[in-house]
Amino acid sequence: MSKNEGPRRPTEAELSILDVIWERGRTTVRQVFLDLKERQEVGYTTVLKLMQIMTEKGLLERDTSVRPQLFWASHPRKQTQSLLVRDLLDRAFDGSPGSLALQALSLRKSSPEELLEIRKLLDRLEEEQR
Amino acid sequence: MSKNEGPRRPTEAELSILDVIWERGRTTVRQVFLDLKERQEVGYTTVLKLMQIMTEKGLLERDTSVRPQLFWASHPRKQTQSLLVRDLLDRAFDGSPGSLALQALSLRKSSPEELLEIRKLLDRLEEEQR
DNA sequence: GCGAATTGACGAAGACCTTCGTATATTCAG
DNA sequence: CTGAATATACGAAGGTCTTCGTCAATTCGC
Repeated sequence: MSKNEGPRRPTEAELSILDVIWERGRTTVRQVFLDLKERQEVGYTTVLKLMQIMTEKGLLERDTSVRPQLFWASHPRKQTQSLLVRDLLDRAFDGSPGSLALQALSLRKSSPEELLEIRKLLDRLEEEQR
Repeated sequence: MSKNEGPRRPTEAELSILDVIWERGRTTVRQVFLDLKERQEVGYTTVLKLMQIMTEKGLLERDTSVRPQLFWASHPRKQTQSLLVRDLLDRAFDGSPGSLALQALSLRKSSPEELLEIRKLLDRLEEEQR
């Protein structure tokens, strides 16, 4: 029995790396480092080390047969977001999705497209409730 | 210049304590301990120590003039939730509130009241966009 | 008042997170 | 081929989070 119980919640630094990788798809340490450096102070070996640990944890996969090695995310962005939302829901919103949604929407402006999509989702949800 | 830059994000254990305190209002370490123990394995001194640290951090306030001491939350639940949502937005949703709202709503069932409230918010938001 | 129970302060251990220096391996230009 | 640049591995330091044991202070029951 190992301690593999599905994907864990990425830490803060891990998430910023995932952000780059989700954007780029298969990519190298150097590329992640370059992208990241534009937003924050960070060293090359720091990024490397993190990506190695993330690979151990199962957050990333890599191909060691090429040089430089290629890394990619084990789980798609949506799935990880879903995990994070579920987590926040349980920890701070008493499990109430509506409450979280309200907070999110009133915090910042959304695009008209998104608002429309949410409206459609609401229609579907209310339909089910009947 | 101290490092007081407004309220910080509570950690996991801190949030579970805040949950109890938001529910109860002014309360004692023992009461928090008792409530918490129903959900998770936890020791009395552990809760005490956490609450002491949280007080130092400014997450809690306390009245030391009574015995046992009384603790209460420095910030209301909504405000902390708002902080957490903003945080998640920036870290994993590229700042898009609509995207987060969609995730939350499709994850679990919401009450009809909440759905209605969201619909009203949508109306208001779309009104503004004109 | 006195012993027992409760409360509170404190230090420290162990886990994890993050960063970085250094050593080794590989690749590339010339 | 050889030196320079790049890539990879690894260990360890410093920080925070979480838990807990211990001891002192206070309160309570009788």
